[in-house]
Amino acid sequence: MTTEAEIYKALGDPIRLEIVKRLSSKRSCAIGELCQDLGISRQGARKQLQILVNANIASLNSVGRETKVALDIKSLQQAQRFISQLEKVWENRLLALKDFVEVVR
Amino acid sequence: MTTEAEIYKALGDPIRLEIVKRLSSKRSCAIGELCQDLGISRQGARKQLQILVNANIASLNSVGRETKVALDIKSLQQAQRFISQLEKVWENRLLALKDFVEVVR
DNA sequence: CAAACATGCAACCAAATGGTTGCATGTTTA
DNA sequence: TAAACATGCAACCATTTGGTTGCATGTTTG
Repeated sequence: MTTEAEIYKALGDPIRLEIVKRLSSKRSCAIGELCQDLGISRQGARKQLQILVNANIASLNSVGRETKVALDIKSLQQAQRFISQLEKVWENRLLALKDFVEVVR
Repeated sequence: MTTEAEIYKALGDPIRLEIVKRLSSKRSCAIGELCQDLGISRQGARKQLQILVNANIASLNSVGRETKVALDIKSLQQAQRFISQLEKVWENRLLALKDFVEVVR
């Protein structure tokens, strides 16, 4: 399992977020290509990628001398559920406040 | 401004996430109460709270000798938008795959 | 087969993080 | 007013993080 905090932590770095964005527009991609032009070394980027894999946000699949990377949507859905719950709570409060204001005036 | 990565980073710690959960069920709360029973010292928890404040996830308001904490929904909405975009991309892919499978068989 | 390619693994390092303690300061309350 | 309360600030520490480099290994390709 992956905890909510682990998922957010994995997304909480500009380079890792960039990797996720690239993956989201590429479906599947070799590590080498994915890790190019991120401003850090290949091995540095590879370590960041591994963090996404550990958080179940990306998954790896070895094909010949390449390793393909793909996005794993389950964790992201889990993260979104949490945030939208918070939003719902907030929305209810705003509605409650609006009611209150209308009663008072 | 707060970058996406900063928001996720702020949510990416179990104690900070617990603080956010408490805030979401309490509307507004004094620092002291909010930081109780988190398993770390008051000052430790206060530092974690400050990280949420810096990420514009929580806001502070001083009243007498207390400081009230409240949730700030804007950043959370921003975070959610990003995740739901990713989900949308994924959903489209699944649909495309389904079409493909149906054509082939 | 040799060279080029795609990648992995490990050691290393500076900086950031997550926590602590001690003490100072303003605010209620008995 | 003195004690209790709510909080802030700063120094300090161990661990994690984010990055590097060097080298090893399996895979294509000319």
